[in-house]
Formats: sequence, structure tokens, C-alpha cells
Amino acid sequence: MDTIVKKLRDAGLKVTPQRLAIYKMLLSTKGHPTADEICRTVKESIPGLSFNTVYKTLLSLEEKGLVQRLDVGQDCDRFDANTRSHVHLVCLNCGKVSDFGDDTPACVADLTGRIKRESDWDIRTASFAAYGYCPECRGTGGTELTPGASRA
Amino acid sequence: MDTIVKKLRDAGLKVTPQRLAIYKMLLSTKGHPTADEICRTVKESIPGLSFNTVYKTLLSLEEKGLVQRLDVGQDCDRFDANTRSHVHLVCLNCGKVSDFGDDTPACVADLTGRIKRESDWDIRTASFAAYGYCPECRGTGGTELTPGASRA
DNA sequence: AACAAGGATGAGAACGATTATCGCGTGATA
DNA sequence: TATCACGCGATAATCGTTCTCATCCTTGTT
Repeated sequence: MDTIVKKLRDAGLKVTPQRLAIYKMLLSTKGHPTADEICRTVKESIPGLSFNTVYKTLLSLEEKGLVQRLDVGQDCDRFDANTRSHVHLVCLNCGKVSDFGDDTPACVADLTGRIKRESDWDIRTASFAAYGYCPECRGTGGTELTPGASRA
Repeated sequence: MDTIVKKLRDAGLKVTPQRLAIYKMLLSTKGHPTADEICRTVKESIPGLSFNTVYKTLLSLEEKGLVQRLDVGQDCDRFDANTRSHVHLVCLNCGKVSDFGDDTPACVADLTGRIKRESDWDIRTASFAAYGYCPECRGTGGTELTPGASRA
């Protein structure tokens, strides 16, 4: 059986053409598209697709742990079929989100462990994001540097 | 001259009772209130205060680098008069945001430096957030653990 | 192959945080 | 104190996200 179909079945999700197309699209991209970008892309193969279905499908996939939902301080969320935690680079100019390295750097894992030990909290996940200007936007950003532009 | 007044003046902001009250409120709290919480609190001393003014004041303070605006994946932003970067703990149940330690742990600074050196990006800021359940909500969260509940 | 049950889809609207507009009032400087 | 740009507050627009509901389709079973 198709491995993607199996993943959806194993997650307890009914397999529909829409879900297959959306999940395949996410698995085949290296980017971190927004729901809107996903909708526009998948509409090329399923013209009648509604944005609503895309959104709910993404939420279902997230709930089942098949995709990761990223909130990197932009106006809208992004989605990633790579569910391992990793470091994200966020462009302050064009909004692009890239990965740094392939997996969680040791120091992030160490800090997460330290927080688990030293705080009274029941920590489940952690995220590290770096904000700046991507290679294509480097020239743009220098002029609009403001001391308060930091996020979190 | 009052040091708070001086800070506002130095930032190029006109000193108004509203701004003074909002900034003082932020300086005196250890929490990370939302704009709405700030508005409700400051209204006790300035009843006619509008939410709009609070919001625009917070954005002005952020632009001048006097406060930090936090986006930790919740439905609304939070504000913090501590402009040094530090690690945030975010409760998945009650939404509370706390600080871990007083300053940026060395490993976060190290990783940020590594990213600056090893990537093609012009990195300006970085953020580290850990998500879980605060001491008051620990019991609540255990039952609703889902593998896809991670943020970023 | 056909059926029943329950989830999925798609259209539309609701929701809520954030942002923009605009006339009036007020702080800052001379 | 006069002047003027800026801040204030009310209102509405924007936009991502979520909800509702009737219809359709997948799934497990006859």
C-alpha cells in the first residue's frame, strides 16, 4: 500500500483526494508554506478545493502529529511535514522561513533538559528561531534596522 | 527629572499621562501582560483610556526599543519592559508566560553566533521559548497530550 | 456490489486581534 | 502665552482563523 495512504490510515484519518494532495505537497517541499500557499498549489490539481478544507486538513494533520505548525511571529502560520524539532531562520523582509541544519542542535536539547530540571514546569516542546535577513534580502534590511524590531 | 519621563523624552516620545501610566505599569510588573490586560489595569487610574491608545502606545514604545513585544504562538501578543533577550516559558493551558533565568543562557548566545557564522543570513535577533504546563496547570495538561501539539 | 454510519468537504459567515482613518484636544517649544 | 505638530479616542476596515451546516464520500460490513 502507498506509504502516504498508510500514514493517513494509521493516524485514523480517512483518505480523501484532498488530504492526499495536501500531504504530498507538504512532503515534497523544502519550504514552510502558509495555508494560503498550500491551497494555491494544490488547487492546480484539484481546482474545486476550498481554503476551508485546506485549513481543516492541516489542523487534522497537525493533531495527528503528521505535520508541524509553525508560528514564527508572522501574520499567518506556516506548515512543515518535518515533525522533528529544528532551528528556524525567519526573514524579516520577505517572510521566508528556512531550516538551520537538519536537527535540533545539542545545545538546544541541553537547554530544554536544563529547563525541565530547574523549573517547576512540565515542559513538552521548545522552539528556537533566529530573525534576520535572508541572502536575497540582505541589502534591504540594513536600512530599516530599529532597536525595537526584535521578536520575543 | 523623573527617570521614566526622561526615558520617554530621550526616545523622542511626547510625555502624556497615558504613556506614563502604561510604561510604569509595564516596568512594575514581572509578568508579560497582553494589551488587553494592560488596558484593564491602567484604566483603574485613567478611566477614559481607550484600548486603541494602549495599543498604539505599546507599538510606539516597541518602536523606540523601550519595551519588547512577544509573540509566543498565542492568539494575541504580549509586552515586556525587559528588553534584554531571555528564555520564555509558555503555559499551554492558561497561556501564562514566565521568564527562565534572568538573561540569555550562554548556549543560546553561542548558537546565535554559530548561525551568524555558518549561514548566509544577516541575523539580528533570536528567541527561545519552551512550551508546557505551569505549576498551577500541571494536572490539566497530562490528559491532553497530543504528539502534534508542538509549536515551531 | 450495495449499504449504513460517520467523518470530510465546501460555502458562507462569525470571531477577534491588529491596523488604519480622522477630527479634536493637548504637550512642547519659543 | 501662542503656535503647531503630535497624541488621543471613537469608529471602522482588514485579515487570519474558526465555526456552522447541508451535502458528499470513505470505510467497514453485508
